[in-house]
Amino acid sequence: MKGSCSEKQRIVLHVDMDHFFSAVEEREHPEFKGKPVVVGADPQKGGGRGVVKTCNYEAREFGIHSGMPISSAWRLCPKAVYVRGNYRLYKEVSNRIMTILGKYSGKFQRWGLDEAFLDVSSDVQNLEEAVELAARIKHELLWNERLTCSIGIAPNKLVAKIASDYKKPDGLTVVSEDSVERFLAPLPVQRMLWIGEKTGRKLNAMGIKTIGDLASFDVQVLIQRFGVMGLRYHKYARGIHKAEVGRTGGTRKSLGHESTFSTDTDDCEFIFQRLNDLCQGIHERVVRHKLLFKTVTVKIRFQNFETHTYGKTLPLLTSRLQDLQKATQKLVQDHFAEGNKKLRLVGVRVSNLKFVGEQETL
DNA sequence: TCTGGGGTCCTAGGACCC
DNA sequence: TCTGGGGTCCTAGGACCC
Repeated sequence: MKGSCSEKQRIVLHVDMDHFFSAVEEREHPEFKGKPVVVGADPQKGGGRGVVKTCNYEAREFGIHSGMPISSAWRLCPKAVYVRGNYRLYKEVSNRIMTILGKYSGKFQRWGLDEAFLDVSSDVQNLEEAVELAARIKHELLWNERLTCSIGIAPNKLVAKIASDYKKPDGLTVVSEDSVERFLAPLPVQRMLWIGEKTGRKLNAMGIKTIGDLASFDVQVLIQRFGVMGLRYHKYARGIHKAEVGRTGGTRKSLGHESTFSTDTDDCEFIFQRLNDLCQGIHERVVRHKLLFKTVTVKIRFQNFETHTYGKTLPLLTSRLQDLQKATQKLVQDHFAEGNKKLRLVGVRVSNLKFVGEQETL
């Protein structure tokens, strides 16, 4: 029913840079042009342990995609250009892009290095003007940064995000309010935001293959099966999502580092050395951001990928390296002994953060 | 095929307080 | 002597996002 809602129709843009990291690499290295480019872990001639972060469309032709083990990528295309990635550069480029995007609307929200939402409801009169604005954004990004993006335009963030993914690269997809359900219905349910592999498989097993299937499914059964999330999935499937485009990024809730060993190990001295390095990195960031923390959590992953986290909340807020190291060591000692299964990864994270502004931290 | 590293949010049980 | 219900914090695990 149109006209039944008195609220002004929102117009939200989602801007998604096309294969951002590898696009920056291509731009910086003209000699990569036309070749498959893979950004990610060191493939070590097929023996590397990490994953692919991004790759360009030439690499995708070989079946390579982000998240894939780097060893598999190597098998599919050993001739590709493999780079570790220059994250400082990506961050700089990202900052310039976000500055450009921020000019187009006061209601702006960065999402990762290469995505952003813009609420342009107050900046344009209708969808046609929104399309013109999107075209101007694309043009400015290409002109200034020589990078392309894909843009989705829709009545809310959820649908805009799915729309930007609909046509890539260099795409522009518009979904008007009355076409939201028609647009979503035929898409596989896994394309819905917040429905990943696990939930997607459970839904498939219930006979739900498309977002349309989910939208018409008995909501009570979904609630029984997934709790409050079931209700949300049902709303999302009908394109209902009220979240505002945030002005600021919000405050940080936690901060951590983790590291995978190049070979699995049970050498305690080696493990504690790595933990200390992680603690030092975290401590530097804590001090730089003028934070105090109260909770320390360690993560250990065994050879067989079995993963545990153990945390301890300290009696007082602190930013001291020795407090972090002591808590970390205690937690790991309590849950890991030499001669046990070998470890693949260790991680440290601090949470329960407090910003202390100008105050001096020791 | 063999699975990174940065995060956020949700659940669920238990402790503890009023 | 036996009993309640709400609220908050802590801990561990899991799913999901980029």
